[in-house]
Amino acid sequence: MTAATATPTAKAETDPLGFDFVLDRRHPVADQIYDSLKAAIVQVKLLPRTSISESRMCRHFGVSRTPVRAAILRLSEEGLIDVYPQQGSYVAPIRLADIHDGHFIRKSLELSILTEAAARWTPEMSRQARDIVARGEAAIQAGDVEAFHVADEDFHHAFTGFADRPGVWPAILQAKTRLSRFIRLISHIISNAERLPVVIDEHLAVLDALDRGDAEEARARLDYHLDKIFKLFDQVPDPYRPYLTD
Amino acid sequence: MTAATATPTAKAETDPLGFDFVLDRRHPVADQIYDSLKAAIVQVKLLPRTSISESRMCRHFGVSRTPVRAAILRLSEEGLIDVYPQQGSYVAPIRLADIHDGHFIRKSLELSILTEAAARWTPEMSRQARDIVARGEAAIQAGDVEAFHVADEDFHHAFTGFADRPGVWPAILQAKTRLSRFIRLISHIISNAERLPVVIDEHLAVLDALDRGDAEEARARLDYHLDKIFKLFDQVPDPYRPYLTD
DNA sequence: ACAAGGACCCTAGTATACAAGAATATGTAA
DNA sequence: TTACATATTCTTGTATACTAGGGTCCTTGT
Repeated sequence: MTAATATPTAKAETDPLGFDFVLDRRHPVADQIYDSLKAAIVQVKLLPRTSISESRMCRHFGVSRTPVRAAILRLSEEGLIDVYPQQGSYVAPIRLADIHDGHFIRKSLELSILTEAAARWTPEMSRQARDIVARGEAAIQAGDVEAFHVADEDFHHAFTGFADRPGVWPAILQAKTRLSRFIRLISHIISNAERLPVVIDEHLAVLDALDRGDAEEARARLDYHLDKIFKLFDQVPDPYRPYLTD
Repeated sequence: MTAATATPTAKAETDPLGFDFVLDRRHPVADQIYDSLKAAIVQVKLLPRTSISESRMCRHFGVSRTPVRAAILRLSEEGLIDVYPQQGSYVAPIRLADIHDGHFIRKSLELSILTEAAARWTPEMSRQARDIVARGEAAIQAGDVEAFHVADEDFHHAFTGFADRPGVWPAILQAKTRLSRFIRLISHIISNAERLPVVIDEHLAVLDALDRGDAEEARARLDYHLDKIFKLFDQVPDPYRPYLTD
């Protein structure tokens, strides 16, 4: 995300916000702060309703308010931060309506993409997709949850390439981001050991159907896979309900 | 868009940019500039590849660079403005890839919405939709192209309400914005007298199918209606080609 | 004439200072 | 103790100054 390989000119002080960062003044600072904040929010390292004071962020990152404001502005448009003028900015609560809408959008787009991908499916595509699934399995074995999420995203991303619609991915990603925080929150709470391998199986089921040339079955499998998110609702313990809202 | 009814505290000087504005200092200036610029770009009053110098915009709007930058930042994320650091910012060209992607996204989402709306279709919905179509017809009679576009957008907007998915509309709108500039450019060139009434007929065809309870026919009608944009490609005269790109 | 170098002006990115509204704390009077 | 008025201190919004890089054009040297 941030340019970890570059020479850092500023380093985190003690970290009261729960996420670290490395600034590289050779690249636009606003972008790096945006990436850093977004990652922290999506991974629920910054909890919903957490105050995001511009001045505190300045001290935290060691920069002026200008790039911090630019980052917050971008995040507020994505619905990840709520800005109340003259009052404060806060990490947006995880809205159930957002989850429903994001799910609807994602499902509609991914199913459309899948249909086009199925129409031009090749063994090479199958090989690439299975490689990605294998990476996800390896991540589970290694206990690297973050790597698993990356592989999961890559899997869904790959189909936009297969369908020759790369420009559609950003729209899917935007919808998915709304769901991601909820999934990450669950991951913080519930054992991944039982949930993650199921994801792998469902991914493989889609690929198997595609390899058999059964597009309709593939659609049904993906539909089932995506709908599973709603089963997670029941698993949110009461202490975490305050992070959610209608 | 801007608060036209409020007491203006700043007014346009001579207008070299081709669009006017009224600033109301009681509301956030950045938002007003964003609205003003976006409207000018979408309506192709600001032509693609037009230079958007921050300092010129400052003088134009009579404000400092800060709110202008905020507006440009937002527009750059929507793909309406391209920012080249240390070089300049320009109204983005109308990219063919954007049109294809925007069309794909819009079609997928609107068809999904239509399916859900059809499942809960009521005479009241039909009445509301036909009222909107009537507004579009009246706009054509009055020669008010802008009012027609508003009614057209309202028509498509209404279905997200019928499907009880209001949160999906912003996503559709975002995809539609990419197409809008192309359609507006066409509107500047080609006679609307023959094209606009066809739109009305196609809208009514969708409603007729829904009233008959034929959801599949309604989907086919909407699909046909949305695909029509590609027929406009052939109608772009050569002198306007420079505004388009791959 | 032509090429290399430099001064200058343009651009966007960043830092800092100021303004205005909202919440809270505090002090005072009943 | 309670109610109200006020002052302080937060917050974000805006204005201005400064930095650094890119482009142009003019000058200068060959």
